Amino acid sequence: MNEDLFKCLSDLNRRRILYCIGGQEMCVNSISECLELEQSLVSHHLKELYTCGLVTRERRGKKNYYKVSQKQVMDLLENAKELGDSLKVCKSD
Amino acid sequence: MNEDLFKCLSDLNRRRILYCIGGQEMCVNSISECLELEQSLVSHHLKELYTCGLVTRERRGKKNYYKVSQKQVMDLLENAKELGDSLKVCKSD
DNA sequence: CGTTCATATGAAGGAGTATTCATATGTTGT
DNA sequence: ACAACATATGAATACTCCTTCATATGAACG
Repeated sequence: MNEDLFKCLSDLNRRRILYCIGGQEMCVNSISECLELEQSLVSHHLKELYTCGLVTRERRGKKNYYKVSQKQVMDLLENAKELGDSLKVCKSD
Repeated sequence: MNEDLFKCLSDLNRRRILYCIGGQEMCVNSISECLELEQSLVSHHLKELYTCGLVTRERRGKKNYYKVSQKQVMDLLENAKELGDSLKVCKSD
């Protein structure tokens, strides 16, 4: 279990999970359905995201609710996306 | 060879290379010496950075000069670093 | 043209990581 | 206490990636 931010964000499914959660609060099941990923896979990934501090967790009843820990997390994803696009465009010149 | 930005940045040596180059322009040898990494390793990494568009390359004489393609690349690294620190701090609360 | 310097490339080994499956843990309601 | 639900965990497999070594390519220069 690593804590490297970039390593954690380098996995597409983990980024999809973050995007899926976005500003809300979601339980494992919902994420799993939303992304059509196995429950246990989502759980594994959430654990890594949690270890990195990218998401927080709160138990209410049977469910575990996850949310993105800081706005800056989504900002970073957004910045990276823009940069990525910009790099692609530059290469096609 | 992948083009995923996060994957590319997830490797520590590649990030070290980017930091090493910074605002300047550097040839493979200098980077290799500066970071104490094998020439061929640096070359492999530079290739990936190049594939992702994170660095540009210019041949002058025998040497290949690399530089970071956009200021935003270093900005992203900086943002990620800050976020990483912030996440660590929050966890120790 | 052959040698030297600078870098690139390919293959191979090894380390690390994602995914799946089976099962365990924990919670609620009866 | 038991059943049903929600999630977590561990082990095993498969896959990807980093690194190294050996060698190839390309440029300058005598």
